[in-house]
Amino acid sequence: MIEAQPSVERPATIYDVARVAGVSHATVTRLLKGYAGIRPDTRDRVAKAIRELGYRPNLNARSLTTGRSHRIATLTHEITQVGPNKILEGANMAARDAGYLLDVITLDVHDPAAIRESIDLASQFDLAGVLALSSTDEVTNAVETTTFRVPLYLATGTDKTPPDSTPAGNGLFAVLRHLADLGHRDVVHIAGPHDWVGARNRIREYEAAVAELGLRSRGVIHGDWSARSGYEAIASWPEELPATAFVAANDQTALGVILALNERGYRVPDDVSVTGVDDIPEAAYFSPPLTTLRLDFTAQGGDAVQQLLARIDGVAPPPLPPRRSELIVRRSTGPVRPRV
Amino acid sequence: MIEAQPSVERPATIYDVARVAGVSHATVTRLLKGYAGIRPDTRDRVAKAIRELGYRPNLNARSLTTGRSHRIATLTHEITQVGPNKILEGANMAARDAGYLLDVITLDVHDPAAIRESIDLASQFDLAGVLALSSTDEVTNAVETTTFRVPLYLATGTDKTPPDSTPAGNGLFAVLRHLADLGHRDVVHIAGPHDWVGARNRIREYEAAVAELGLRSRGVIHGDWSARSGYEAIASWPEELPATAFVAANDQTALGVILALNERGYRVPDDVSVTGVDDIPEAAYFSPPLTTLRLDFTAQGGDAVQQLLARIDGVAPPPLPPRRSELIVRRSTGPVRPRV
DNA sequence: CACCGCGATGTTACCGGCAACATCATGCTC
DNA sequence: GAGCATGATGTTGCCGGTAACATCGCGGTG
Repeated sequence: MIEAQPSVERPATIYDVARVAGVSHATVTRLLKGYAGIRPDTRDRVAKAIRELGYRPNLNARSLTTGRSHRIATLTHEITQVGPNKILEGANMAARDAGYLLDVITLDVHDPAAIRESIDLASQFDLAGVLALSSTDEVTNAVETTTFRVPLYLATGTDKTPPDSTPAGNGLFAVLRHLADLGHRDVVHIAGPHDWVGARNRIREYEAAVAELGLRSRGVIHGDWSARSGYEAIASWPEELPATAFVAANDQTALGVILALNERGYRVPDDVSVTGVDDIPEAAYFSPPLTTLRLDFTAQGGDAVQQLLARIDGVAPPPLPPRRSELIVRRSTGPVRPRV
Repeated sequence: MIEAQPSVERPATIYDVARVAGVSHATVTRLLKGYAGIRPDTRDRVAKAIRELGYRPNLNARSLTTGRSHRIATLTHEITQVGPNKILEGANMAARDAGYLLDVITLDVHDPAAIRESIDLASQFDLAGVLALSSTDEVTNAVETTTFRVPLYLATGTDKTPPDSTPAGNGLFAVLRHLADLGHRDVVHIAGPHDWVGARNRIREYEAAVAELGLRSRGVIHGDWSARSGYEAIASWPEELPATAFVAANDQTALGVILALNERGYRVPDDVSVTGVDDIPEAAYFSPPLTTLRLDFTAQGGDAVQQLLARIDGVAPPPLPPRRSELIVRRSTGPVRPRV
């Protein structure tokens, strides 16, 4: 279970390399920086020395002089949630590809003091930039009121789409059209927390789609993304359920909705339909398997890193690709039929 | 969605502080290091200057001289899995409490070359230590064959418990005793991948418990922790199911098992019982809610950091606390009854 | 053949801390 | 009251890089 590791000899520096190669350390630096004007034989000697000594630049020392590091502090939170988690994973990959390392700082959303403290800690390090992956207003707020000395990219919302780039038929619209196609007219939305940008966006999408498709919204209930909140939304509904379709803001919530519906004697999808958002791996194995909207969080994380890197390099940021989503139809939705 | 941030003035250094306070920079350092022999009035002046300038030590420069940094590279993988994810979260918190930052490096378990590359990248940075949270043999292997120049702590297995510290009644034993109490005799284990230490441990626990409780194991099927693998294990069972209880290696697998059982016409828990491990938040909202074994991954992550920190500081590592687990009984298990 | 220009390489200073050593002003001893 | 130990603070060099500037040697030119 435990492996100790004897500390071996100190790592080689450019001075070691220079000595072995019989040149000055500046020549070593030049080679490392890709300077062209080095004579081939000199170049070879230095390259050989680097190889022999297993030289690795000390990135710490480098960033001390250049004032630029290759670390990106990533502020995130709720990484047990699928969205933030996958976004982070995507960001991690994109950063690594660019030779950057992510310092992941997980914030406690509900503790503003802790958020400050974490941001403070991060700013002591020599950072190339700060990537704030904020999904909630509190965090967004904390970030916006902080002055960083380095480039910052604040990505808010787990699925915020600029209105103009949301083709009808994308996002929740696809879900509601699917339900409308099945004959549903009365729908309920079990939303996420109101302080999550993503939750508000989904509500907007939901309401826009309802209006456009001529459906009737029988309620928007705020949950907290959890299965529990989905369960309670349905279980505590005071009277008979007014809708035949329940649009949950994410898959976990949908899971809770299904359980509560079962307990109230409704069969899914025979009596009512339920949909989720995210397409978590488990969604295909719910009972019944869940109709849901697949989002590409990983790409979002990668995009965010690209934006930040552009900012760090002082170049024009690449255009944000449109968010793609895909309706996955499974067995939790079915044609509406007269209530018994 | 996007917030630019103008680069403001450069951060203050000890020299700035010294100038403002009218002392030498060494005095500033002394204050920072908690040196006692500074005259109160001098101390006050320096402290005041630090406050006014908003001075923050440049940790990069510090570690360049001390040769010690406050970064820990954390090698992990599959962070979408609940176990690794929560372990990481716990490690993160423990590290932050100790003033360390984690560089999280997510490895692709199935790509040895990428593992090497990632480890290589990490070793360019000035690290205080390496925390390898490895759950699979491939990663363990890659780590073990790498020479780090810094302290390493390799934590293998998501729930490996030294045999002597596993009181009977803990771990899967509790699950199987629960099933035995309900009258079950024939059980099947849907295990994790064979190259995960944690999966092998659970198999051992399962087999030991079966033997001790006088049950009969009707099979151990290797899955891959996913709901899909649980589903397929049951769906593809060639003949009539030989058992009345199915012990899944984790909750996701159990979810798939339940769906497959439903589809084969078995009702849970009326006809057969199903159990999981982990107690993911959703488990309480499966249909039916899942009887499972709750593990404290967060604590495991924290413990791992403690072990590494002890190593970094060159002191004796604190004893590893025993792993706690707790049986959570819900509605996926019930008394055995004669098959119809 | 002395001079100039330029390419190749060496020298030096600096980034922001830390620590060893130097210095200076006390107060105490004898 | 001189000598000295001691406490408080200043000076210097170094960590491992980078970059500006200096130098050196060579070939071409008038």
